[in-house]
Amino acid sequence: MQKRADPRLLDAERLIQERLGDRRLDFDSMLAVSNIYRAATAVRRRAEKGVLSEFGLSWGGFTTLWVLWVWGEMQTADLADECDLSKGTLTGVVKTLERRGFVERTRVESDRRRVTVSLTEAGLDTIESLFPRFNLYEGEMVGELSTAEKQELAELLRRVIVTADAEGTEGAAGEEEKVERP
Amino acid sequence: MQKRADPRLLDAERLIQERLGDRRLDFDSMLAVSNIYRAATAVRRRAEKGVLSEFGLSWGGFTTLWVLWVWGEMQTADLADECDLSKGTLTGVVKTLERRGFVERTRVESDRRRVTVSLTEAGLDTIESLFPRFNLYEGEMVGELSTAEKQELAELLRRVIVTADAEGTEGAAGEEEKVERP
DNA sequence: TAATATCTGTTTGGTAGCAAACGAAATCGG
DNA sequence: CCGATTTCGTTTGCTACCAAACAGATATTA
Repeated sequence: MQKRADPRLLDAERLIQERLGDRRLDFDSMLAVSNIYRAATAVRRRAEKGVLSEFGLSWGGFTTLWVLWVWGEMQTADLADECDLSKGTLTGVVKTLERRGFVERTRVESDRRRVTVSLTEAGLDTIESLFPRFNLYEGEMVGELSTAEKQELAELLRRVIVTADAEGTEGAAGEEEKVERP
Repeated sequence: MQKRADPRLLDAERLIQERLGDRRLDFDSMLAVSNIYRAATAVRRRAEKGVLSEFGLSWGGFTTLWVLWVWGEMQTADLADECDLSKGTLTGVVKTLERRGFVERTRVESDRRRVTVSLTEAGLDTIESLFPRFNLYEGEMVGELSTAEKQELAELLRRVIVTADAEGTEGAAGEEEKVERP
């Protein structure tokens, strides 16, 4: 882990090692985490500028449409959960999709607090013609990787997701855990 | 705490395969790409709720501080580039950091269109005490991976980044390429 | 059944993010 | 020099995103 010039690093990464080389740092973790973030940004940006822009959709809008397509009509809370968005954010995304005519809301009669969201005809047409193209785009994004490497990548990330999503808060930043009723 | 075997991720993925199984789709690419995004979201959220919240910093704010720490005083355009943000976004982030007292702007005398940004004393103190803790946090996020796996992950992502960042636009969505002067 | 607690989606206030329009400053062409 | 063009950073208009406050509906319980 010395500051040997590793040809596999990006230029920026090499420069960082130069600048920080003296400190005792966990470079492997740092590079893994920051590359996760950079890759996600790059992939999202590319999608929004390419395929998605033709349909007037953001990444979040696409995800929502896709979830509704796969799962069918859903209640707001479940939809938010599945899309990995806060419920407040989902309200906004659905509002935009509704304005564009892709989805519609329905109050649940048996429990009038609840609202379900479902695809409209136009929304269905859109996601059905969009998804195959989006999938092609995904293939391009990881086009440099072999099938085995794609699977390896997915698996490694899966483990990171599980760790990061875990409720527990052990670690550098101490916090409270479970809260009993007051 | 010991649900080591991927609890629900795989379930969700399997359900998707069930629902979409008939279509000819590139599942390996789909899972790789969507896991990149989910991992990035999870990691960012966790950081902002944990370490970063104690310092009142967002992910973007932290990145900016960090870049200034590593690179030193920089011009706005270079800073935006290094932080992987549009220049418009950077103006906002710097504005927030300035309000918090972490950075300061300086007009360049030799070319008065330009502005440089640098850390204040407080900004320097902050990043110096924050970064080691952030690095620990990074270690936790990929704590389930061995060193070799972290490096493998970083390398696979590096190849995705290069592909996604590439200027070329060959692919499903056709666009224009280079533009000569009109 | 009436007071209270809980659950649901929405609203609010703040930051982040982008593209495109903008205005000021520098540079280029004559 | 002077006008046109280019190059800066900022502003604008929109979407997204979150946490927390909120209001309406349902559950609970005394």
